[in-house]
Amino acid sequence: MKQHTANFDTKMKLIHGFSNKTRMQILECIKEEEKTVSQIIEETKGNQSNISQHLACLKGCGIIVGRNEGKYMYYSLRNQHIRDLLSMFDVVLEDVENDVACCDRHMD
Amino acid sequence: MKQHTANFDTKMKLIHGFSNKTRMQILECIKEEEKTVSQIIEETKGNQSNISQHLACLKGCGIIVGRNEGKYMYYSLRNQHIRDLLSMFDVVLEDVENDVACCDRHMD
DNA sequence: CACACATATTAGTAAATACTAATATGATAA
DNA sequence: TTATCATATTAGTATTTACTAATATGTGTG
Repeated sequence: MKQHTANFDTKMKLIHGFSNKTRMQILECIKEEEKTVSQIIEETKGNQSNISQHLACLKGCGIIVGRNEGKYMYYSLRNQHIRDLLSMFDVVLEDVENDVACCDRHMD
Repeated sequence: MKQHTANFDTKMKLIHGFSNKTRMQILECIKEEEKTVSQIIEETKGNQSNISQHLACLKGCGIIVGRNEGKYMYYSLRNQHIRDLLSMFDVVLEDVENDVACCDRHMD
């Protein structure tokens, strides 16, 4: 019952991986196929150092995996479950969308 | 093709809701049934102001809904999709778990 | 009405996270 | 073996986010 703690921290780490705009852009970029760091940088119009750090973060979170080939590093989603989770966000988004969009107003 | 942007921001807002330890504790606390703020504070051993702010955040993200009854506010998950998403985190966690747990070491 | 309770809001500060520029590493090719 | 390209790492700073204490609001009760 207190083994909960370790799992919980790992879960937070996992979720944290998804909670940044740049990281989500990277994930959407490699959702269908593996890409090299250069490709990711180009497609997301990101800064090399920044993208590299976010890739390290995503790898550390267990969301993506890297494959080395010569001087290139190919990154891809870890597995289908991750892909499913990404799709799930979109599903949940759909029924949340109308309400969330206007909730800055609700804040007052 | 550029309608993507608004959706994306909303998606980030949604995901952000899940990305904090206190907020996830709240969500697990009300996952099965609605609870009052006091109950949530007690069960999570949280600070009143802090919990209140996180509840506002979760509501703003479209993750939970509040129901007023007299002097009490009852909060619960917005719908089944949110519950599914929470379960999904656990599913993904399972196959990520072993690797992520030891990835502090991978960081070097 | 005055008081107690439940919750929300505000303001200030602390802590975590993201970003940038500079530099390092490691692989290939001339 | 030097030059170049791809990527990683580091250090410093900026930005965002979380937290706490104090105060406000709103509701029921004696």
